[in-house]
Amino acid sequence: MDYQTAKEKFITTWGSFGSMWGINKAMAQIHALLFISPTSLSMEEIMEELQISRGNTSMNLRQLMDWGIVYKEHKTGERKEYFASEKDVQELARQIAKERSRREIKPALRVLKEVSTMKDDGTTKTKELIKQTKALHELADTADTIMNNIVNQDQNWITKTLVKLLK
Amino acid sequence: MDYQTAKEKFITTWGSFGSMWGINKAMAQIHALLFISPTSLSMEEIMEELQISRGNTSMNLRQLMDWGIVYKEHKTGERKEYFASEKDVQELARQIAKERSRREIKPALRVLKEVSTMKDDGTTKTKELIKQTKALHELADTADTIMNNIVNQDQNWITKTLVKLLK
DNA sequence: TTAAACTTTCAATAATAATTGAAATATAGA
DNA sequence: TCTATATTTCAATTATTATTGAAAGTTTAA
Repeated sequence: MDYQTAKEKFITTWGSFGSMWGINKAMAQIHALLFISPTSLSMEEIMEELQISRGNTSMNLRQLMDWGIVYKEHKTGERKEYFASEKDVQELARQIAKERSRREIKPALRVLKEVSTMKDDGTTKTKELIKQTKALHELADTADTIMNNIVNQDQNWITKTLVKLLK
Repeated sequence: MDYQTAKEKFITTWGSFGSMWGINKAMAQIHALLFISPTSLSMEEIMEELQISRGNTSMNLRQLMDWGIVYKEHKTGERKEYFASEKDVQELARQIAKERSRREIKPALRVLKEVSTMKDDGTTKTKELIKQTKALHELADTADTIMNNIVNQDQNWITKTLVKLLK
């Protein structure tokens, strides 16, 4: 497989993989492109490479920066802005886990808490609602805790330990 | 908060939570409804409760059954089919993790493997592509392993241990 | 075997989400 | 300040995905 083919394969795959997780194709592809690029790229270069419009590029770069996984770089003597991805996968995972927790898990936990602590009126259906939402809250809370902690381990010794333990 | 409000809140929240994860609203809402229902429900009842069409209900029930988290039930002396959700959250998590791994993670791993083992032509960009996809493959593989194992623990002792260890 | 009760399928339609492109805005150097 | 260069915004458009509903298919019991 030559470079061009491999690169396109990775970018395309990453793009459709993103869609499965509620991330739009352009955003995922821009990230993929920057992730494997040895140098930072200008907006022009990104547009050209992925064949997408200026507006699209600008909006999705912003989102990637909001997620904290893409950074702006200024080259001295250059007017243009350049963009680079977080290259360390450990840090990438940490950042994504953190943001997903903040944006998605935490709000869901709040609702589960609210519903599961409603007043029990004694009916079967209320009891079931409370029981099930409580169980779900507990599970989600545990999963969130584990995820964030694993991903935040300093030198990921725990990950290595776990893998050995579980494999 | 009264039963009706709490129920609607849960179903609505679960619905939009689903959308964030590439699961359509109707599918997530049907699951939510069955998950908190003390009894199994017929298609009519689901349609009525969620105000969705017969076709939509049928298709999404099928998908939920494909995911292995909703089951058909036959009541004796009844012509209609009834549907019930997996009620045990541990089993629910196990099933979802298993399916996501099979449908999403594994195919992505295959591509990452393929790209990261391409022939190194010595150029900087090829080296970077190989290095980054290799790192991503390793991370995703580890995450997948940990996830599946944790969720598959017999009595979830390890989860409890981990929570204590990490909290 | 027939017919009623029920479920599935799928082309058409509706709803939602992504993308474009040009105008508005910002910025840095002359 | 002025101008050229670069970026952002956002209404309009296009693409994608979900939903409907009626026809076709299936099942069961008389």
